[in-house]
Amino acid sequence: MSLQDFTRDEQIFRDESVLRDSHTPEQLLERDEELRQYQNALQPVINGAPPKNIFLYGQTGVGKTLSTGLVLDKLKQDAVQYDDVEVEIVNVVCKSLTSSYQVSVRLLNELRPSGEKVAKRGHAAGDIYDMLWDEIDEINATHVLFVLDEIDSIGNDDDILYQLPRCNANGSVDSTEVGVIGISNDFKFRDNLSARVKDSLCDEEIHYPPYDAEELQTILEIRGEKAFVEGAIGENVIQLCAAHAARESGSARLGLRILYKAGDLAREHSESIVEAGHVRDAVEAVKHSRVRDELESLPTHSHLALCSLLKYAERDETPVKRKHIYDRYRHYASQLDLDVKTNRTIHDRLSDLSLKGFVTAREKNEGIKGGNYYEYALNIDEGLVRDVLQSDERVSVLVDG
DNA sequence: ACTCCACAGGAATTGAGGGGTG
DNA sequence: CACCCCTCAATTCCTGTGGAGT
Repeated sequence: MSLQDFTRDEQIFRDESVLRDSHTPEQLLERDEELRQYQNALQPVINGAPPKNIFLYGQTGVGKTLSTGLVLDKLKQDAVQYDDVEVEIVNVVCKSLTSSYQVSVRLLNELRPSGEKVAKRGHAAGDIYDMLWDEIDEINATHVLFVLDEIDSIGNDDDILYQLPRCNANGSVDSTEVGVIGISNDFKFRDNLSARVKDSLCDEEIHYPPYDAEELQTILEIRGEKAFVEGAIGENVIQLCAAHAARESGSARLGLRILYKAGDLAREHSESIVEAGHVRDAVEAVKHSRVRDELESLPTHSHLALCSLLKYAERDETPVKRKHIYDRYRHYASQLDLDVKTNRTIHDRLSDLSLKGFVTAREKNEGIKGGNYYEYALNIDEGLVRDVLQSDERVSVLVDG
């Protein structure tokens, strides 16, 4: 076949990078109150006093990380004029760090020059802390602020959040004042913290509520203006994006993604104006790709369980008892020559799928002759599941047959 | 009111994997 | 080399649970 000519697109975007996740705007809209609180909480640093510990919570895409960047930049900048205050910021994204141990290793390595990094495993927890305190003492500043973004990923193991804020008080560190800024996407995380941590960490709490439709509209308008050429945004497009993002999660990131995708679709069809129809398609596409990514990243045995459920769904036999799903799963696993995991494990996998919204679980109880059990059914498009399973090399054999 | 089915799901344990120090 | 440390999934163990049947 002969290739199509490359031609310059109908100009829709002026600068599409403004809509990408990686873009950092230089101002944060609709968050004046939170920024004011934030600055206020950091005031002691400028006064030369020990910093307060700050805890930020709110869902993804509501401006927590961005405001941290802005406020701390300003703090550093303004501290310059005072000779007796020097602020050092240590920023760590704790995503995928699942224990206090891992976080402390990360912090330590962040402070150490390359070549002197410490291994992720093998040391005793206490040794890591000792090394960390030494390293903090060495820092050439009066204040150091540790920003622990997405700290909720450490779950219940919150020892580091106890140790770090009180390393000054117990004399482990004395030449540098230490402050901790914790950022969490998960509101429940704060409640699950142990009492001793709540005591020390939560001097100051700043809550970031989801954006409402109106706020999102303002944000999208300003970004849209920069991203698109004049007149490329059709009627109601911004409102639709904002309304959808507000309904779904109140996340600015989601709104921007939808807007970007809508523009992308318009461009794909060589149209010069983004219309409401593009937004509708964009919403579907964004949702679809999110589900797909998550599905693909599941472990093989979850795929097998899903495959088992899919077979029942294809024959209209859902909802189906977990026991039956397991029986079929066992059959599949041995057919593929994989170790057959226990009932309990698959049970956990199914709960996980249900938690993520890919399947629905319904509790049934037939008393003395049936007892209490769960029935599962698919909650997403069969075609999508089949598609994803086919892309898993090991499982694909089962799907076609 | 009481029994009892058939699980659900929390907690503790195990064991392989990747790594440290002296 | 001997001995210790952290991690993570999987497994084993065990208590909890809601309502049909009696």
